[in-house]
Amino acid sequence: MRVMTKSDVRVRMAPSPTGFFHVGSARTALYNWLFARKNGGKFILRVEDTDVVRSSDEMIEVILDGMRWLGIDWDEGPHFQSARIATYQKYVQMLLDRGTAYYCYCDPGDLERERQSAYARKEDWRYDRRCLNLSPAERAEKERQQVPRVVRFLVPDGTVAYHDLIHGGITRESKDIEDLVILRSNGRPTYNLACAVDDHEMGISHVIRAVDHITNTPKQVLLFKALGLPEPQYAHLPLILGTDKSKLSKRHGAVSIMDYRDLGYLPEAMVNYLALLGWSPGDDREIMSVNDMIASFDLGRINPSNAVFDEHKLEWMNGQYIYAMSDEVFCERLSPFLVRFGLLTAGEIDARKNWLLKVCGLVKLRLKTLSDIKDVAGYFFVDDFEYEEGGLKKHANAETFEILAGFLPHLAQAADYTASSIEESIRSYAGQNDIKVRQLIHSLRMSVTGKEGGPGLFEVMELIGKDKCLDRIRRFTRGS
RNA sequence: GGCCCCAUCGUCUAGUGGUUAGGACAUCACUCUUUCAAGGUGGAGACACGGGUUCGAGUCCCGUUGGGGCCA
Repeated sequence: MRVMTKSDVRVRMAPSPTGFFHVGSARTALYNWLFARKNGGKFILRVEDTDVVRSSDEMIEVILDGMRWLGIDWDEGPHFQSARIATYQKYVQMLLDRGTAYYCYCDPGDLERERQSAYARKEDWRYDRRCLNLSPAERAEKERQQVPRVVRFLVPDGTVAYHDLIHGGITRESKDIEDLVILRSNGRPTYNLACAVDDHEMGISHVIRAVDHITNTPKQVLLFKALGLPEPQYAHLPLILGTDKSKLSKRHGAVSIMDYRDLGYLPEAMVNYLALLGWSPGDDREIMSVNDMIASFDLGRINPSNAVFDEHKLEWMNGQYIYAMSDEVFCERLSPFLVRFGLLTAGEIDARKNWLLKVCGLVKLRLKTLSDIKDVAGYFFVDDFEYEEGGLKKHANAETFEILAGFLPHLAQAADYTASSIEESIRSYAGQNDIKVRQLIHSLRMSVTGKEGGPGLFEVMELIGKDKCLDRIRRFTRGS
């Protein structure tokens, strides 16, 4: 019998608190989470806030809320880098002691100007190690004057190589890497140092992050080697692009997970869509449950090329999820939107539950997002809806008004106002008066809902109710 | 400017040397329906280019082009 060992897979998501939860970050979180769940490992949350000046509590909350909304749970954390400054300094000191790091007294502004002017001349620029070569006297003088100093990592000669789980072998010449700053003059670590230290201290086995960090990885590998620490494995995810093929950002419109929540997307649809943006299970499945995703997830099946975020497909998928929900669940999910749009109050939602359930049953199929309810079916809830222009052209004329006016008393006599009695009323009146049924139906739909299309008219009229229907028909024929 | 990554329909993708290059979204037509939507059926639509390697290349190698990213 085999001894059960707990998985040593430990992954993390390390957002920096920018104040919103980008869909790309969400996908990174999702892939890390799927990988952890697939392998029985741990998913850790770490906040990279060493660079952030302002208090980040709310900013972190945004990310945590987004994760909760998506149903991505974490096993450890969130750990805050800002609380671990002393740890980073300890590691920096180790590098200093080993002679693989050195103090640099250069003015950051000066360096930046040198860099910019080099770029302007279309030349490359790299720090020239001038402070590494300071004489003891020069160094002593800088110290005496208390010139602000940073710590730079002394990049060793040679080639850095590592194996990326998605991209394969990545190599970089260390002559192309400048001596990076690892500790700022204010005593705070820079990204690469803090990241490497934390990945080690937190026992991270696989670093799964976006490909815009792929150029940092050789630096981190070098740091691990200089510290004599084992390196984690790496997997760099492709980027999510906007329709113009550049990295998806705020200027592309909705890019925050919470924007999509507010737009009426379902978390399960979002997760499904994001899972398939860059990864595929290897067969033709599109709609997949989270469990299916976990069962099939494989880093090796991630497509290395960047992917355009296609809102059309997301919409389609969301519609699929909406339609698959029971009326009860749909009703529950829809409720906040009804309230927000002023369609119903919370009290009315409770009081008219059965009625609302029936409305839900009729409109569910027609919504792509929950917020569509306002435009697609607002007439169930409010009287002051707009009439569609095309329909007005077809039906707002004397002939139609006459037909409707003639039908009005007939409808008023309908004994019980149910879909079937309404249908009976419409069909009999049309038959007796030599009017096409469909003509009457279309005119009625326009007058009662303001729309040219929608759910079956008889059911719609039943749910709107007799009095309101009669009022709306009168109002329409009066042209007001 | 340097370095790195990427390259199959408009978009997301399957394909791991031999396929009529498959699926999904979007799109077009038809169908169903009181209408819209959904559904069903069908159509159009891709291997960036040029060299190799090989009996044979979307698949392997090199180059070009194009796109993207990073450079406290």
